[in-house]
Amino acid sequence: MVMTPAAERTVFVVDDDAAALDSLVMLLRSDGLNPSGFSSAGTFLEALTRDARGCVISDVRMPGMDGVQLLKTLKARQCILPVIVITGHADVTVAVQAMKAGAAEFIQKPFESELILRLVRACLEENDDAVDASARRNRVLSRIDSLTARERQVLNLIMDGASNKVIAATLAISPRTVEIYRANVMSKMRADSLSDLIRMTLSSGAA
Amino acid sequence: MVMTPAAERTVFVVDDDAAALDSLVMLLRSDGLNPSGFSSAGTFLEALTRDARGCVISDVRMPGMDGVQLLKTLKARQCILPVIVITGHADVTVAVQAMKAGAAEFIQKPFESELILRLVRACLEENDDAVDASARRNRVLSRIDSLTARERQVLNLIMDGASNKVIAATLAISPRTVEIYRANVMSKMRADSLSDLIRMTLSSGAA
DNA sequence: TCGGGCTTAGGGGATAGTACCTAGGTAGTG
DNA sequence: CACTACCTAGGTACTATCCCCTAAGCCCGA
Repeated sequence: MVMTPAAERTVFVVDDDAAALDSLVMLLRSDGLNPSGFSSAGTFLEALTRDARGCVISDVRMPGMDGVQLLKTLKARQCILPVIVITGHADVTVAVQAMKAGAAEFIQKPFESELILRLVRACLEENDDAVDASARRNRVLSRIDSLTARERQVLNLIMDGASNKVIAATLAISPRTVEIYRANVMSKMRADSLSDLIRMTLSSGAA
Repeated sequence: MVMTPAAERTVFVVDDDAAALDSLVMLLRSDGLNPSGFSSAGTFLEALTRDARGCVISDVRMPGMDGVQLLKTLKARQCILPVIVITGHADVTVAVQAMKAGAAEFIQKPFESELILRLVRACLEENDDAVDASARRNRVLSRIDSLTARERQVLNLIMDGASNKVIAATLAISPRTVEIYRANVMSKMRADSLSDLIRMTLSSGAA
Protein backbone atom coordinates (compact mmCIF):
# COMPACT_ATOMS: atom_id res chain seq x y z
CA MET A 1 0.00 0.00 0.00
CA VAL A 2 1.76 3.13 -1.25
CA MET A 3 0.72 6.42 0.26
CA THR A 4 1.54 10.07 -0.18
CA PRO A 5 2.62 11.27 3.25
CA ALA A 6 1.30 14.79 2.71
CA ALA A 7 -2.11 13.51 1.65
CA GLU A 8 -2.33 10.86 4.36
CA ARG A 9 -1.12 12.77 7.36
CA THR A 10 -3.15 15.70 8.56
CA VAL A 11 -2.14 18.35 11.06
CA PHE A 12 -5.34 19.18 12.89
CA VAL A 13 -5.17 22.74 14.24
CA VAL A 14 -7.68 23.83 16.87
CA ASP A 15 -7.83 27.49 17.93
CA ASP A 16 -10.76 29.82 18.56
CA ASP A 17 -8.63 32.81 17.51
CA ALA A 18 -9.28 32.97 13.75
CA ALA A 19 -6.18 35.02 13.00
CA ALA A 20 -3.87 32.70 14.92
CA LEU A 21 -5.53 29.65 13.37
CA ASP A 22 -5.14 31.02 9.85
CA SER A 23 -1.52 31.98 10.28
CA LEU A 24 -0.65 28.59 11.73
CA VAL A 25 -2.49 26.76 8.95
CA MET A 26 -0.69 28.94 6.41
CA LEU A 27 2.68 28.26 7.99
CA LEU A 28 2.10 24.51 7.96
CA ARG A 29 0.90 24.54 4.37
CA SER A 30 3.91 26.55 3.26
CA ASP A 31 6.07 23.79 4.71
CA GLY A 32 4.36 21.19 2.53
CA LEU A 33 2.19 19.80 5.31
CA ASN A 34 -1.52 19.15 5.16
CA PRO A 35 -3.22 21.25 7.85
CA SER A 36 -6.89 21.26 8.72
CA GLY A 37 -8.21 24.09 10.89
CA PHE A 38 -11.02 24.03 13.45
CA SER A 39 -12.35 26.91 15.52
CA SER A 40 -13.44 24.73 18.44
CA ALA A 41 -12.69 21.40 20.08
CA GLY A 42 -16.26 20.30 19.40
CA THR A 43 -16.15 20.75 15.63
CA PHE A 44 -12.77 19.03 15.54
CA LEU A 45 -14.01 16.03 17.51
CA GLU A 46 -17.01 15.72 15.21
CA ALA A 47 -14.82 15.73 12.12
CA LEU A 48 -12.24 13.35 13.57
CA THR A 49 -12.37 9.81 12.21
CA ARG A 50 -10.80 6.85 13.91
CA ASP A 51 -8.32 6.21 11.10
CA ALA A 52 -6.94 9.75 11.10
CA ARG A 53 -3.18 10.04 10.84
CA GLY A 54 -0.97 12.99 11.69
CA CYS A 55 -1.05 15.12 14.82
CA VAL A 56 -3.01 17.78 16.65
CA ILE A 57 -2.12 21.32 17.59
CA SER A 58 -4.52 22.85 20.06
CA ASP A 59 -4.76 26.10 21.94
CA VAL A 60 -5.52 25.76 25.66
CA ARG A 61 -7.89 28.57 26.40
CA MET A 62 -11.00 28.24 24.26
CA PRO A 63 -14.69 28.79 24.88
CA GLY A 64 -16.50 25.51 25.44
CA MET A 65 -14.07 22.65 25.71
CA ASP A 66 -10.54 23.77 26.53
CA GLY A 67 -7.31 22.24 25.26
CA VAL A 68 -6.71 20.02 28.28
CA GLN A 69 -10.25 18.66 28.16
CA LEU A 70 -9.82 18.00 24.46
CA LEU A 71 -6.61 16.14 25.21
CA LYS A 72 -8.32 14.00 27.83
CA THR A 73 -11.24 13.31 25.48
CA LEU A 74 -8.85 12.17 22.77
CA LYS A 75 -7.02 9.85 25.18
CA ALA A 76 -10.33 8.49 26.43
CA ARG A 77 -11.21 7.71 22.81
CA GLN A 78 -7.87 5.92 22.53
CA CYS A 79 -6.84 8.38 19.85
CA ILE A 80 -3.14 7.96 19.13
CA LEU A 81 -2.56 11.35 17.51
CA PRO A 82 0.19 13.22 19.37
CA VAL A 83 -1.07 16.55 20.67
CA ILE A 84 0.94 19.76 20.77
CA VAL A 85 -0.67 22.17 23.19
CA ILE A 86 -0.03 25.88 22.78
CA THR A 87 -0.84 28.57 25.27
CA GLY A 88 -0.81 32.33 25.39
CA HIS A 89 -0.61 32.48 29.17
CA ALA A 90 2.29 31.31 31.30
CA ASP A 91 0.30 28.99 33.53
CA VAL A 92 2.44 26.27 35.11
CA THR A 93 -0.56 24.39 36.51
CA VAL A 94 -2.15 24.07 33.10
CA ALA A 95 1.17 23.02 31.57
CA VAL A 96 1.58 20.26 34.15
CA GLN A 97 -2.01 19.09 33.70
CA ALA A 98 -1.53 18.97 29.94
CA MET A 99 1.68 16.98 30.20
CA LYS A 100 0.13 14.58 32.70
CA ALA A 101 -2.80 14.15 30.33
CA GLY A 102 -0.35 13.00 27.69
CA ALA A 103 0.47 16.08 25.64
CA ALA A 104 3.42 15.49 23.34
CA GLU A 105 4.55 19.09 23.66
CA PHE A 106 3.47 22.24 25.46
CA ILE A 107 4.67 25.55 24.09
CA GLN A 108 4.00 29.19 24.77
CA LYS A 109 3.00 31.89 22.32
CA PRO A 110 4.73 33.55 20.66
CA PHE A 111 6.82 30.73 19.23
CA GLU A 112 9.33 30.53 16.41
CA SER A 113 8.00 29.10 13.13
CA GLU A 114 10.96 26.76 13.02
CA LEU A 115 10.15 25.41 16.49
CA ILE A 116 6.56 24.43 15.74
CA LEU A 117 7.53 22.92 12.40
CA ARG A 118 10.21 20.84 14.06
CA LEU A 119 7.82 19.65 16.74
CA VAL A 120 5.15 18.81 14.16
CA ARG A 121 7.59 16.77 12.10
CA ALA A 122 8.65 14.85 15.23
CA CYS A 123 5.00 14.23 16.12
CA LEU A 124 4.23 12.97 12.62
CA GLU A 125 7.04 10.43 12.88
CA GLU A 126 5.89 9.42 16.34
CA ASN A 127 2.38 8.92 14.96
CA ASP A 128 3.67 6.75 12.13
CA ASP A 129 5.15 4.36 14.67
CA ALA A 130 2.02 4.50 16.80
CA VAL A 131 -0.16 3.76 13.77
CA ASP A 132 1.95 0.71 12.99
CA ALA A 133 1.76 -0.53 16.56
CA SER A 134 -1.96 0.14 16.74
CA ALA A 135 -2.59 -1.69 13.46
CA ARG A 136 -0.70 -4.73 14.74
CA ARG A 137 -2.63 -4.62 17.98
CA ASN A 138 -5.98 -4.32 16.26
CA ARG A 139 -5.19 -7.17 13.94
CA VAL A 140 -4.51 -9.44 16.90
CA LEU A 141 -7.55 -8.13 18.74
CA SER A 142 -9.83 -8.87 15.80
CA ARG A 143 -8.40 -12.37 15.62
CA ILE A 144 -9.12 -12.93 19.30
CA ASP A 145 -12.58 -11.60 18.58
CA SER A 146 -13.09 -14.26 15.92
CA LEU A 147 -12.55 -17.03 18.48
CA THR A 148 -15.55 -18.83 19.91
CA ALA A 149 -16.15 -18.78 23.67
CA ARG A 150 -14.58 -22.19 24.13
CA GLU A 151 -11.59 -21.32 21.99
CA ARG A 152 -11.03 -18.21 24.08
CA GLN A 153 -11.14 -20.26 27.27
CA VAL A 154 -8.60 -22.64 25.83
CA LEU A 155 -6.39 -19.71 24.76
CA ASN A 156 -6.48 -18.36 28.31
CA LEU A 157 -5.52 -21.73 29.74
CA ILE A 158 -2.72 -22.09 27.19
CA MET A 159 -1.47 -18.66 28.29
CA ASP A 160 -1.46 -19.98 31.85
CA GLY A 161 0.86 -22.75 30.70
CA ALA A 162 -1.69 -25.53 31.10
CA SER A 163 -1.20 -28.72 29.10
CA ASN A 164 -4.03 -30.17 27.02
CA LYS A 165 -4.67 -32.70 29.76
CA VAL A 166 -5.01 -29.99 32.40
CA ILE A 167 -7.18 -27.87 30.13
CA ALA A 168 -9.42 -30.86 29.50
CA ALA A 169 -9.77 -31.48 33.23
CA THR A 170 -10.45 -27.80 33.91
CA LEU A 171 -13.15 -27.53 31.26
CA ALA A 172 -14.42 -31.05 32.01
CA ILE A 173 -14.17 -32.10 28.37
CA SER A 174 -12.15 -34.68 26.48
CA PRO A 175 -8.44 -33.99 25.78
CA ARG A 176 -9.28 -34.74 22.17
CA THR A 177 -11.71 -31.84 22.05
CA VAL A 178 -9.10 -29.56 23.59
CA GLU A 179 -6.74 -30.49 20.77
CA ILE A 180 -9.34 -29.33 18.28
CA TYR A 181 -9.87 -25.99 20.02
CA ARG A 182 -6.14 -25.56 20.31
CA ALA A 183 -5.68 -26.16 16.60
CA ASN A 184 -8.50 -23.71 15.88
CA VAL A 185 -6.87 -21.10 18.10
CA MET A 186 -3.53 -21.51 16.35
CA SER A 187 -5.03 -21.19 12.89
CA LYS A 188 -7.48 -18.38 13.70
CA MET A 189 -4.72 -16.41 15.43
CA ARG A 190 -2.42 -17.20 12.54
CA ALA A 191 0.29 -18.14 14.96
CA ASP A 192 2.87 -20.57 13.61
CA SER A 193 4.31 -21.48 16.97
CA LEU A 194 3.36 -21.38 20.62
CA SER A 195 5.75 -18.54 21.34
CA ASP A 196 4.19 -16.63 18.45
CA LEU A 197 0.77 -17.12 19.96
CA ILE A 198 1.90 -16.02 23.38
CA ARG A 199 3.79 -13.00 22.12
CA MET A 200 0.84 -11.90 20.00
CA THR A 201 -1.67 -12.34 22.77
CA LEU A 202 0.47 -10.60 25.37
CA SER A 203 1.30 -7.66 23.11
CA SER A 204 -2.36 -7.11 22.32
CA GLY A 205 -2.87 -6.39 26.00
CA ALA A 206 -5.60 -9.00 26.21
CA ALA A 207 -4.02 -10.91 29.07
CA MET B 1 10.31 -10.67 54.80
CA VAL B 2 8.30 -8.38 57.07
CA MET B 3 9.07 -4.69 56.86
CA THR B 4 7.98 -1.54 58.61
CA PRO B 5 6.82 0.80 55.87
CA ALA B 6 7.95 3.92 57.70
CA ALA B 7 11.43 2.51 58.20
CA GLU B 8 11.73 1.12 54.70
CA ARG B 9 10.37 3.96 52.66
CA THR B 10 12.35 7.17 52.65
CA VAL B 11 11.26 10.54 51.32
CA PHE B 12 14.45 12.08 49.95
CA VAL B 13 14.20 15.85 50.04
CA VAL B 14 16.67 17.91 48.03
CA ASP B 15 16.74 21.70 48.45
CA ASP B 16 19.60 24.16 48.74
CA ASP B 17 17.42 26.46 50.85
CA ALA B 18 18.10 25.21 54.37
CA ALA B 19 14.95 26.76 55.86
CA ALA B 20 12.67 25.28 53.18
CA LEU B 21 14.41 21.93 53.47
CA ASP B 22 14.01 21.84 57.23
CA SER B 23 10.37 22.81 57.19
CA LEU B 24 9.54 20.20 54.56
CA VAL B 25 11.45 17.51 56.45
CA MET B 26 9.63 18.52 59.62
CA LEU B 27 6.26 18.42 57.90
CA LEU B 28 6.90 14.95 56.51
CA ARG B 29 8.13 13.64 59.85
CA SER B 30 5.08 15.02 61.62
CA ASP B 31 2.97 12.97 59.22
CA GLY B 32 4.74 9.77 60.27
CA LEU B 33 6.93 9.60 57.18
CA ASN B 34 10.67 9.02 57.08
CA PRO B 35 12.29 12.03 55.39
CA SER B 36 15.96 12.44 54.60
CA GLY B 37 17.22 15.90 53.68
CA PHE B 38 20.01 16.88 51.29
CA SER B 39 21.26 20.37 50.47
CA SER B 40 22.38 19.46 46.94
CA ALA B 41 21.70 16.99 44.15
CA GLY B 42 25.30 15.79 44.38
CA THR B 43 25.20 14.79 48.03
CA PHE B 44 21.85 13.08 47.47
CA LEU B 45 23.13 11.08 44.50
CA GLU B 46 26.15 9.98 46.55
CA ALA B 47 23.98 8.78 49.40
CA LEU B 48 21.44 7.07 47.15
CA THR B 49 21.67 3.29 47.08
CA ARG B 50 20.15 1.13 44.37
CA ASP B 51 17.73 -0.56 46.75
CA ALA B 52 16.25 2.69 48.07
CA ARG B 53 12.47 2.79 48.39
CA GLY B 54 10.21 5.78 48.70
CA CYS B 55 10.23 8.94 46.61
CA VAL B 56 12.13 12.13 45.93
CA ILE B 57 11.14 15.75 46.40
CA SER B 58 13.52 18.14 44.69
CA ASP B 59 13.68 21.87 44.19
CA VAL B 60 14.43 22.99 40.63
CA ARG B 61 16.74 25.91 41.02
CA MET B 62 19.86 24.85 42.88
CA PRO B 63 23.54 25.66 42.53
CA GLY B 64 25.41 22.89 40.76
CA MET B 65 23.04 20.27 39.42
CA ASP B 66 19.48 21.57 39.08
CA GLY B 67 16.27 19.63 39.65
CA VAL B 68 15.72 18.69 36.02
CA GLN B 69 19.30 17.46 35.63
CA LEU B 70 18.88 15.44 38.80
CA LEU B 71 15.70 13.94 37.39
CA LYS B 72 17.45 12.96 34.16
CA THR B 73 20.38 11.52 36.07
CA LEU B 74 18.04 9.38 38.16
CA LYS B 75 16.23 8.09 35.06
CA ALA B 76 19.57 7.37 33.39
CA ARG B 77 20.49 5.31 36.44
CA GLN B 78 17.18 3.47 36.03
CA CYS B 79 16.13 4.72 39.42
CA ILE B 80 12.44 3.97 39.94
CA LEU B 81 11.80 6.50 42.70
CA PRO B 82 9.01 8.87 41.68
CA VAL B 83 10.19 12.49 41.73
CA ILE B 84 8.11 15.44 42.85
CA VAL B 85 9.67 18.65 41.53
CA ILE B 86 8.96 21.89 43.32
CA THR B 87 9.68 25.35 42.04
CA GLY B 88 9.59 28.85 43.36
CA HIS B 89 9.36 30.42 39.91
CA ALA B 90 6.46 30.12 37.49
CA ASP B 91 8.51 28.86 34.55
CA VAL B 92 6.44 26.92 32.05
CA THR B 93 9.45 25.75 30.05
CA VAL B 94 11.05 24.20 33.11
CA ALA B 95 7.76 22.58 34.11
CA VAL B 96 7.39 21.01 30.67
CA GLN B 97 11.01 19.83 30.66
CA ALA B 98 10.55 18.27 34.09
CA MET B 99 7.37 16.46 33.07
CA LYS B 100 8.94 15.22 29.85
CA ALA B 101 11.91 13.98 31.88
CA GLY B 102 9.49 11.86 33.88
CA ALA B 103 8.64 13.91 36.95
CA ALA B 104 5.70 12.44 38.85
CA GLU B 105 4.49 15.86 39.92
CA PHE B 106 5.50 19.47 39.46
CA ILE B 107 4.23 21.99 41.98
CA GLN B 108 4.84 25.62 42.74
CA LYS B 109 5.80 27.21 46.02
CA PRO B 110 4.05 28.06 48.18
CA PHE B 111 2.02 24.88 48.42
CA GLU B 112 -0.47 23.57 50.95
CA SER B 113 0.91 21.03 53.44
CA GLU B 114 -2.01 18.77 52.64
CA LEU B 115 -1.19 18.84 48.92
CA ILE B 116 2.42 17.74 49.24
CA LEU B 117 1.50 15.05 51.77
CA ARG B 118 -1.15 13.69 49.45
CA LEU B 119 1.24 13.67 46.51
CA VAL B 120 3.94 11.97 48.59
CA ARG B 121 1.57 9.25 49.70
CA ALA B 122 0.53 8.63 46.10
CA CYS B 123 4.19 8.48 45.04
CA LEU B 124 5.01 6.01 47.80
CA GLU B 125 2.26 3.70 46.61
CA GLU B 126 3.41 4.08 43.04
CA ASN B 127 6.92 3.18 44.13
CA ASP B 128 5.70 0.08 45.95
CA ASP B 129 4.27 -1.23 42.71
CA ALA B 130 7.38 -0.26 40.77
CA VAL B 131 9.59 -2.00 43.35
CA ASP B 132 7.56 -5.19 42.96
CA ALA B 133 7.78 -5.04 39.19
CA SER B 134 11.48 -4.27 39.32
CA ALA B 135 12.14 -7.16 41.71
CA ARG B 136 10.35 -9.59 39.42
CA ARG B 137 12.29 -8.26 36.46
CA ASN B 138 15.63 -8.54 38.23
CA ARG B 139 14.89 -12.08 39.34
CA VAL B 140 14.30 -13.13 35.74
CA LEU B 141 17.32 -11.17 34.55
CA SER B 142 19.60 -12.89 37.04
CA ARG B 143 18.29 -16.25 35.88
CA ILE B 144 19.05 -15.35 32.28
CA ASP B 145 22.46 -14.32 33.50
CA SER B 146 23.03 -17.80 34.95
CA LEU B 147 22.59 -19.38 31.51
CA THR B 148 25.64 -20.44 29.55
CA ALA B 149 26.29 -18.94 26.11
CA ARG B 150 24.77 -21.93 24.33
CA GLU B 151 21.75 -22.01 26.60
CA ARG B 152 21.13 -18.34 25.89
CA GLN B 153 21.31 -18.98 22.15
CA VAL B 154 18.80 -21.79 22.51
CA LEU B 155 16.54 -19.55 24.60
CA ASN B 156 16.60 -16.92 21.87
CA LEU B 157 15.70 -19.46 19.22
CA ILE B 158 12.91 -20.85 21.38
CA MET B 159 11.60 -17.30 21.71
CA ASP B 160 11.60 -17.10 17.92
CA GLY B 161 9.35 -20.14 17.87
CA ALA B 162 11.97 -22.48 16.43
CA SER B 163 11.59 -26.22 16.99
CA ASN B 164 14.44 -28.29 18.38
CA LYS B 165 15.17 -29.53 14.88
CA VAL B 166 15.44 -25.99 13.51
CA ILE B 167 17.54 -24.90 16.47
CA ALA B 168 19.87 -27.86 15.91
CA ALA B 169 20.27 -26.95 12.24
CA THR B 170 20.83 -23.28 13.08
CA LEU B 171 23.51 -24.02 15.66
CA ALA B 172 24.88 -26.94 13.63
CA ILE B 173 24.64 -29.36 16.54
CA SER B 174 22.65 -32.52 17.23
CA PRO B 175 18.93 -32.21 18.08
CA ARG B 176 19.76 -34.31 21.12
CA THR B 177 22.10 -31.64 22.43
CA VAL B 178 19.48 -28.99 21.86
CA GLU B 179 17.11 -31.00 24.03
CA ILE B 180 19.65 -30.86 26.82
CA TYR B 181 20.14 -27.10 26.55
CA ARG B 182 16.41 -26.66 26.40
CA ALA B 183 15.93 -28.68 29.58
CA ASN B 184 18.69 -26.66 31.25
CA VAL B 185 17.02 -23.42 30.20
CA MET B 186 13.68 -24.55 31.62
CA SER B 187 15.16 -25.55 34.95
CA LYS B 188 17.52 -22.59 35.33
CA MET B 189 14.75 -20.15 34.45
CA ARG B 190 12.45 -22.04 36.82
CA ALA B 191 9.76 -22.10 34.17
CA ASP B 192 7.30 -24.92 34.48
CA SER B 193 5.89 -24.54 31.00
CA LEU B 194 6.86 -23.07 27.69
CA SER B 195 4.38 -20.24 28.03
CA ASP B 196 5.85 -19.51 31.45
CA LEU B 197 9.29 -19.27 29.92
CA ILE B 198 8.13 -16.99 27.13
CA ARG B 199 6.13 -14.71 29.42
CA MET B 200 9.02 -14.42 31.87
CA THR B 201 11.56 -13.68 29.21
CA LEU B 202 9.37 -11.16 27.43
CA SER B 203 8.44 -9.32 30.60
CA SER B 204 12.08 -9.01 31.61
CA GLY B 205 12.58 -6.90 28.51
CA ALA B 206 15.39 -9.16 27.31
CA ALA B 207 13.85 -9.74 23.91
C1' DT C 1 -37.01 -27.80 7.46
C1' DC C 2 -32.38 -27.46 5.93
C1' DG C 3 -27.87 -25.67 6.12
C1' DG C 4 -24.27 -23.72 8.93
C1' DG C 5 -21.65 -22.79 12.94
C1' DC C 6 -20.46 -24.43 17.65
C1' DT C 7 -19.37 -28.06 20.77
C1' DT C 8 -18.43 -32.48 21.50
C1' DA C 9 -15.54 -36.87 20.71
C1' DG C 10 -13.34 -41.36 19.02
C1' DG C 11 -9.30 -43.74 16.22
C1' DG C 12 -4.75 -43.77 14.39
C1' DG C 13 -0.47 -42.23 13.03
C1' DA C 14 3.24 -38.67 12.61
C1' DT C 15 6.05 -35.48 14.93
C1' DA C 16 7.90 -33.18 18.93
C1' DG C 17 9.41 -32.78 23.53
C1' DT C 18 10.75 -34.86 28.27
C1' DA C 19 13.18 -37.96 31.33
C1' DC C 20 16.13 -41.23 32.57
C1' DC C 21 20.70 -43.67 31.43
C1' DT C 22 25.58 -43.16 29.74
C1' DA C 23 30.08 -40.66 28.33
C1' DG C 24 33.86 -38.23 25.68
C1' DG C 25 36.49 -33.80 24.76
C1' DT C 26 38.14 -29.10 26.18
C1' DA C 27 39.32 -25.33 29.08
C1' DG C 28 40.20 -23.08 33.21
C1' DT C 29 41.30 -23.32 38.51
C1' DG C 30 43.25 -24.74 42.66
C1' DC D 1 47.17 -33.24 38.22
C1' DA D 2 42.58 -33.46 39.75
C1' DC D 3 38.28 -30.99 39.81
C1' DT D 4 34.72 -28.40 37.80
C1' DA D 5 32.09 -26.31 34.20
C1' DC D 6 30.77 -26.40 29.55
C1' DC D 7 29.69 -28.43 25.11
C1' DT D 8 28.80 -32.44 22.92
C1' DA D 9 25.84 -36.78 21.80
C1' DG D 10 23.88 -41.66 21.65
C1' DG D 11 19.91 -44.96 23.44
C1' DT D 12 15.25 -45.81 25.14
C1' DA D 13 10.90 -44.98 26.84
C1' DC D 14 7.20 -42.07 27.94
C1' DT D 15 4.30 -38.12 27.17
C1' DA D 16 2.52 -34.36 24.52
C1' DT D 17 1.16 -32.28 20.56
C1' DC D 18 -0.32 -32.16 15.73
C1' DC D 19 -2.84 -33.85 11.73
C1' DC D 20 -5.81 -36.70 9.22
C1' DC D 21 -10.29 -39.34 9.17
C1' DT D 22 -15.19 -39.57 10.83
C1' DA D 23 -19.56 -37.99 13.24
C1' DA D 24 -23.09 -36.84 16.58
C1' DG D 25 -26.17 -33.37 19.06
C1' DC D 26 -27.65 -28.44 19.52
C1' DC D 27 -29.24 -23.98 18.20
C1' DC D 28 -30.27 -20.33 15.00
C1' DG D 29 -31.48 -18.04 10.93
C1' DA D 30 -33.07 -18.48 6.00
